[in-house]
Amino acid sequence: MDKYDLLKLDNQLCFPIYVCAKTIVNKYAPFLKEIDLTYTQYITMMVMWEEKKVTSGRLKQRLFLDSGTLTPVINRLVEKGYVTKQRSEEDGRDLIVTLTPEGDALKEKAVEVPIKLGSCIKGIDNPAELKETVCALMKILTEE
Amino acid sequence: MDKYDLLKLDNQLCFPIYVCAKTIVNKYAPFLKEIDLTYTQYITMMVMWEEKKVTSGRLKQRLFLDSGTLTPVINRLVEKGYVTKQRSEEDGRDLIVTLTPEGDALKEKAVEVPIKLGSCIKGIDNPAELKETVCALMKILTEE
DNA sequence: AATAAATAAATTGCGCAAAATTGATTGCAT
DNA sequence: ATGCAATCAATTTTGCGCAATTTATTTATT
Repeated sequence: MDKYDLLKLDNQLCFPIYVCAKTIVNKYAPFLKEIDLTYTQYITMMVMWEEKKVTSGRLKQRLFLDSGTLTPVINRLVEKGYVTKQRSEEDGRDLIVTLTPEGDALKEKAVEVPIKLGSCIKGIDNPAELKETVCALMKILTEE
Repeated sequence: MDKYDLLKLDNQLCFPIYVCAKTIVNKYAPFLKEIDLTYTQYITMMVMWEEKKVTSGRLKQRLFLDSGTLTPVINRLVEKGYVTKQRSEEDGRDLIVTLTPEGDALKEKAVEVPIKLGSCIKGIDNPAELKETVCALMKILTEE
């Protein structure tokens, strides 16, 4: 055990998480391509399907993204006709994002995505436990 | 349990992994900034500190990156004087990347990075077990 | 030897991702 | 009422990350 062991790739916790995240996002890509969404657009639409109408701030909070990422994502979803943007009447600084009927209809196609992905990750023994572990880690990392 | 539950953000496995990865990389950022490296440059240097001299193909294999990402990363490390590039004599298609003395010296400062990060992730109960879990997941996702 | 196939890095194009800056709007304290 | 700090989204800049294409080199086939 020399003093540089902490610098070995195999001894990192972050690196495998980083590789896992990229790999899973890549596994989504072909299925998302069928409905012409990127992964970031997809998770944004997930919030929209749940909440129908949200502020940009709410999206940032739920997706852990900042406006530099979110503004262009929302703009692309507007171009595709899935959401609309408008300023809040109560507070002109707030942006209100609203799901359109076209956006809501996309849900019918999107529902196939997690089903198709399921067969890609068949190798995982206990997905529920894994998810709990990861969510616990996320909580530790993001609160503070 | 309706048919759209699979589309809820809270029911995803990928999303928390994706957030964890970004969050940890962000926690590295201030410490890496002190030694003027990005995260990708840092993991590339990790391989260089271990192997001293590698082909670009070997880097791609270890880091799970493609040439579109790796070529500019290597070029920046060359600019900083930490590595040199040269073509292989045996096979002119191969690029050989070699650690310079300056690059090796950087290891002395870099060794502080994982130590400093340690206090950022104090909240994790069983890091060793977590690492095993994540590495097992990485294996499942990347082999195939 | 000539040509085709394979393999490797480099380039291009697009979309994140985050820090830093800008500019508009709000609300509070004089 | 007026100025000032806080709070937003939007913009800018830099750097991944990857698919698709291009270019250079090597290997295999005729």
